[in-house]
Amino acid sequence: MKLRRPPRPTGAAFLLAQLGAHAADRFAERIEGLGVAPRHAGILRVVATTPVCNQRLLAKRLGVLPSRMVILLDELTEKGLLERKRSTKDRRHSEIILTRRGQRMLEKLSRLAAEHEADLCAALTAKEREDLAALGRKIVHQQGLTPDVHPGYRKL
Amino acid sequence: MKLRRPPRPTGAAFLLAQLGAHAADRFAERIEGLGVAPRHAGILRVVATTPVCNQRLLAKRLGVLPSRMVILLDELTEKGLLERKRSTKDRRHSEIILTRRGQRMLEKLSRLAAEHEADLCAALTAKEREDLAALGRKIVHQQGLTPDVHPGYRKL
DNA sequence: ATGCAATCGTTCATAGGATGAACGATTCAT
DNA sequence: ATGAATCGTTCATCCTATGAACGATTGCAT
Repeated sequence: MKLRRPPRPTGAAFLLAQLGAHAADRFAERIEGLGVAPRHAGILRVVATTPVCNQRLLAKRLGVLPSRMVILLDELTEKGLLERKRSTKDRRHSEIILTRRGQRMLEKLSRLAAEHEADLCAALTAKEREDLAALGRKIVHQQGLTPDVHPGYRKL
Repeated sequence: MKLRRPPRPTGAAFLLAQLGAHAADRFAERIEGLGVAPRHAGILRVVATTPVCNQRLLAKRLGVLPSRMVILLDELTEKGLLERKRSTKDRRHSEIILTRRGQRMLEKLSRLAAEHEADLCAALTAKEREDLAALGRKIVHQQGLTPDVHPGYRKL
C-alpha cells in the first residue's frame, strides 16, 4: 500500500492515544486467562486501597454509572473475589470488601502488570522509562486526572 | 475519601493507558461540533494519504470489520465528505475519494488537533514534548504498530 | 469456453456495553 | 410525622462489535 507522508510528524497527543489503546488491549489479553477483565481489575484495585467503600463511591471514582457498577460487582461476587456486606448502621449502604481470593487475584494482577510494563517498554532503557513516566505524571497532574485511575478500558 | 497509597508508583504502561483514554475523550469532545466523530476523522486521514483506496484496505488498516466500515462510509458519504466511485476496471472495487468538502473538513480537524495537542501538553516545555514524542515513537516502532493509525477511539 | 474459487461490498442477526429513568428500602431534616 | 434525600437495583433503549451469509464480479484451471 503506497502512502503519501502525512504533512507533519506525529504529535504527542496522537501517540498517547495510540499507545494507550495498544497498552489497554495488550493488558486485557494478558489477564484474560485469569477470568477477569481490565474493568474488574480496576475495581479490585480501588477496593483494596479504599478502606470504607460503597458502590456509589466506586462508581463515581471509576467513572461508571451506578447501574453498571451493580453488574460488575455481581460478576466479581460470583467469582468469589469480593463481598457485599450490608452496613448495620445505615442499611442503605453495602460495604465492599475483598475476599482472600480477591487479594490473591490482585497479587496475580500485579505481577502480570509488571510483565506487561516490561514488554511494552522493551524499547526503552530504565532511565528512559522513568523519564516517560515523569512526563506522563506531569500531564496527569496538570490535566486534573485522578492518579491510579483511568476510565474506559475497552473490551471485555 | 481516604486512600491507602498503592504499593508502587504508577508505571509507564498504566500512565499511557490513562492518558491515552483521556486524550481520546478530549479530542472527541473538541471535534464534536464539526459533526464528525474520531473514527470518521481517522478514516478521512487515511483516505487522504492513500492514493488508491478501497473499503477492504481501509477496514484492515483501521482495524475495523468490513461490515462496520460500510456503515461508517455511509455516514461520511451522507455528509458529503467523500464519495464511492465504482472502479471501471474491476467493478467489485469502489474507490474512495475525498470531496472538496472532505478536504476542508480535514483541514479543520488538523487545526483542532493542534489545539488539542497544545492543551494536553500544557504542562510540558517544547523540549519535553519532543522528548515525550520521541519516546512514544520508539515504543510504537518496537511494538510493531502502524504509524499514524490507531484502533479503537472510544465513544460516538 | 466453462466451471470453480476468491474477492469485494453489503445485509442481516446477535450479543454486549452505555446511558438514563424510575423504584423500593432506608435514613435524615424539619 | 411527613417529605426530601440517599443507596442499591431493575428496566428499557440506544449504539457498537462481531461474524455469518449473500450477490456481483473477476481470476484461474482445466
